[in-house]
Amino acid sequence: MEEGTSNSPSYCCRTEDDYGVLQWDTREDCEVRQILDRIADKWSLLVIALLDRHTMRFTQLRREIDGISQRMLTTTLRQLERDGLVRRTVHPVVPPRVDYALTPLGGSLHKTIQALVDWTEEHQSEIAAARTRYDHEAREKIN
Amino acid sequence: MEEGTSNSPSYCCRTEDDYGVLQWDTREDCEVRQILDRIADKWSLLVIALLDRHTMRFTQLRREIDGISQRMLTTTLRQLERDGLVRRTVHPVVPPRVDYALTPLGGSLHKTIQALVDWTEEHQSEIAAARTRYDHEAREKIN
DNA sequence: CGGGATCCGATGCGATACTG
DNA sequence: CAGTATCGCATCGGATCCCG
Repeated sequence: MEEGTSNSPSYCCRTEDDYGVLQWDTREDCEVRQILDRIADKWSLLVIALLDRHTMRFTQLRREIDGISQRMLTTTLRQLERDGLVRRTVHPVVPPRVDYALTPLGGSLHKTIQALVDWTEEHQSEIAAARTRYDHEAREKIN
Repeated sequence: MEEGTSNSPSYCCRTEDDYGVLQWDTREDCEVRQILDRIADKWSLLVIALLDRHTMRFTQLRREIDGISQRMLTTTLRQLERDGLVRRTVHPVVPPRVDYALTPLGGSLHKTIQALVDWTEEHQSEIAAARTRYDHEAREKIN
């Protein structure tokens, strides 16, 4: 395909039209877009990446994710639990003990998340170089 | 591995320690974290997903991404261009014509982005079900 | 058409204090 | 330990106007 035409796919949900051709649903309130916003969230991504095969406690997660506030960790974990990606286990002991782990659904998501993290690690030097080049050229245009 | 210990991996950059064991860099200002924040951004994700094999013009992108403002599209495209993921081509014609396309680097990222979108499409019903269940149980606890 | 500049409101998010 | 609740600001991002 060369250049996009008026009936080219647009974001975000792919559906088939009457002729069986893949089209995209452009609605902003599309469910897939909402889920993507949640998953591609700054903190959610890190939590899911971290929980791989680990059962972790609240404070432990907080220590591992530098810069996250207690409030945001709570919020993020609740949303992930609501979405069925994380399982929260409360142990009736004193002091309280709460464990977090990926559900099977969360585990399947972890694979693609990890692929994204891996890609970033592999290409970080290229991106850094591109940024340096861009900033350099931008500076030249001023002078 | 059972439960995380004090030397379990923590976010975000994996590096090897003196013994060659994979460790994670926990610094908040870690480069990988910054890149992830940029890529996993709401609009960046959509732009990259859309630009697959397409060369698209500004207005076209704007139409396809429902809900994006002109300002955010400009900002997003500039950042992606700076990161070397998108190539911006200005045609010296009147009226002006500017094309956007993925660079090879952006193309390699597209694969993992698309995997994330695909995952979301495949599992959206499971997530919707989990949300309904969660909200239902939360409502019961109140009563 | 493809933006840049400015204004300004929503809300994301941190800091702090309190609790079972 | 693992939260909840409240406050307050700072950043994100939309609306609008202007321009080559």
